[in-house]
Amino acid sequence: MISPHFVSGKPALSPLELEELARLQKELAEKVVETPLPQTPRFIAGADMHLRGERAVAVAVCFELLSEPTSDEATDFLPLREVERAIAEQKVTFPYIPGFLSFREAPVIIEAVRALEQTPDLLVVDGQGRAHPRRCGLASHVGVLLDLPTIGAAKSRLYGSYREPGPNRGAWTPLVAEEEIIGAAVRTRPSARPLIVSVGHRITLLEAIRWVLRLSRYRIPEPTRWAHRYAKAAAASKDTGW
DNA sequence: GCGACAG
DNA sequence: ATCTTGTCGC
Repeated sequence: MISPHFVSGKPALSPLELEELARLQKELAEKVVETPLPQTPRFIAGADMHLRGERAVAVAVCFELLSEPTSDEATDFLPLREVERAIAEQKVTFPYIPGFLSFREAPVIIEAVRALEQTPDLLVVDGQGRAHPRRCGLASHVGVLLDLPTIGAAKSRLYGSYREPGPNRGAWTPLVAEEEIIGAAVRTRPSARPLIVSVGHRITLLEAIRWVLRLSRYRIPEPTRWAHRYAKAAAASKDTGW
């Protein structure tokens, strides 16, 4: 006899359970603080998770900024030096449900970031921050629980609408939902799809946009680009160390 | 009822 | 995201 909550071996969530989780997201969203960074960040980290069957491997990579922005508005790429890497591994149980990604990815990602010896001044996460139906995407979820300045830099849009930004690097347009600017579509690389940038926690949208540009040589910002590469490699290899 | 839908 | 090679376009 198959329980209605188990379809093809995968646990499904009841509408009531999802409502409860949605309430939790709204509570977390109220804790998101949108204020300027206290100072130019020196240590900047990126975190990402990779799946290998049931195994979830998350990597946090911390970089040191080798030069500071020449001005507040400057968006040129700034050189970075990798200083540390941390890994975490967990068994994933929560299914992927659009709008509820954080319940699947946040636990391992948080564990990886906590494993860093050097606490970063800024964290970049591959996913939405406030650009979410309840203003609590993965980056905000992680940012609030870790209480770190965090940016959400997603490869595609989950919620809201935007006009296509101009073709040049640095061009951006606001992402709007419910009469509110919840993020921005940012051209990090000429003629490449824009990145969806939003406030995760303890940063302003304008700062988030500028930092994403300063951290991007290619379409994906270096911190998450490397976190993704390392997580993929770690998930592929048998053991946890490297 | 019909799409849309982070990773 | 994952299962997967080479290939076309900027």
